[in-house]
Amino acid sequence: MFQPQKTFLALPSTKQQRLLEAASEEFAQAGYHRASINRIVERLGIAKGSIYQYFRNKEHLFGYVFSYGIKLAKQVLKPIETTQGPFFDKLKTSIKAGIEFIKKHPFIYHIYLKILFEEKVPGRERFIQAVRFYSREYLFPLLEEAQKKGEIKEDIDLEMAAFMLDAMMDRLLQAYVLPYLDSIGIHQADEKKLDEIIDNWLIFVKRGLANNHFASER
Amino acid sequence: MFQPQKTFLALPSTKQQRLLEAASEEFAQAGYHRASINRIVERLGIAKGSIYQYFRNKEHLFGYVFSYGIKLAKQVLKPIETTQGPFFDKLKTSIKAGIEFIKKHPFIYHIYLKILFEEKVPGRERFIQAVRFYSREYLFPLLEEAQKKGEIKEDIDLEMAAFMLDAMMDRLLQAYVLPYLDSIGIHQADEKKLDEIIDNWLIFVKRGLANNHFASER
DNA sequence: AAACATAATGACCACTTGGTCATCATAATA
DNA sequence: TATTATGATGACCAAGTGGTCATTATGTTT
Repeated sequence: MFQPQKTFLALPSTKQQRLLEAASEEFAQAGYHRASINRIVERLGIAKGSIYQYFRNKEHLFGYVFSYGIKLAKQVLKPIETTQGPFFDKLKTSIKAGIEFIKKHPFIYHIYLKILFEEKVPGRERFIQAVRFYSREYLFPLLEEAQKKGEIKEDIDLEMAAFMLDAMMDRLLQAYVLPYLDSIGIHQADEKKLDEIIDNWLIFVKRGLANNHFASER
Repeated sequence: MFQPQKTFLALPSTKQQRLLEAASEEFAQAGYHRASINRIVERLGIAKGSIYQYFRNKEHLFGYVFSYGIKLAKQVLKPIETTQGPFFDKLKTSIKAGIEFIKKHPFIYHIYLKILFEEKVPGRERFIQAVRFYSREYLFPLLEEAQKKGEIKEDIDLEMAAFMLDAMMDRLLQAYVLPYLDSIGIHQADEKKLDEIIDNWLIFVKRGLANNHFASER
């Protein structure tokens, strides 16, 4: 699904990379529909026809960009998933991994933001689900495990907890990127400030989730 | 700012309303940039030139629609703000008011969603801030008051709390509207189910905010 | 009824869009 | 060197965009 043409795969990988980068940037700036093939080829200094020799059409180009994004996202999440340790440490690791991802691949993250509520974007739901495949596939098992271990209260509704954790983490990342969503000073915060904020957030979360006799603050 | 022309204001108010409705629908479906004046006038059965007799241009038309949206939002929030009672009751009232608003004005809410991350939308930030002027202007004072009254732990970072409450409420509303964001069965839930979910959420929130000797569950 | 003011109209404009395809350049094969 | 296959090219297309404006239609005053 959304395969490039053989022509593209035969290209030197540096040129493939350059094209991927240029396309990402355009989609990140404009979303799917407003993105302009004209601008992409202009930026690359290639003929318009060429891009249609590489990809069947705009859909396939976008599809390729975003499956690349999914690959990157999975690379980031895989190691966390298999990590052992306390649940709340994993939460912290996850959100920091999110920040790292954004720093490394800002265009990909912006594409995600842009298409969140955009309509008729090819493969959108698949993309959204993959980028924050936290919500059920990732967070929920972690919560279950933590509950079994007694890290989390027994009567907590894990489905609700996963939903809310996802909502909060998502917003934290958004505020890291977009100043007008930030009211806690997280926007482009440095390592130190970031740790401070996340720890502060974890206290907020723990008091809602942690067993009183298990992990209490003070 | 973003005033319609006198011509529009001279129109019979039913026609004004019809135009407002048609424009809202189009902007809700397509966001700002992809919205088409052609489709709007087609839907209304009026000539294209007419709309430019009513509004200077697309920007002003959109500006008028969204200031109308702000007016509606303020109408909903005003009464809650002045209500007396426990903080967590107010929270519940607020989110239910949010749901009611969405039910009554689905287009306006969809416009908000569509332009959240859209670029170069005239007046976007003002709109976003107004629709969920929760975050600082609304939630924070409520939290402060609640803290003074002893409803909320003294050492809670209110700024953080407001930020997270806003994030969770926002997501709840989004999931109410969009099935693919829903993992807790809130999507278009009926009154009863809704109450159940909100109460469940409040438990989650309280255990993070409520004083132990003040409001404890069981 | 005549004169004037205002509103509605839609053909038209310049521009941008995604996409096509005959043509040309390049490279590999014979 | 001659032949064949493949890649790159950009003029071109139909469709859609926001916006204009001379003209027509509709009321309102004299």
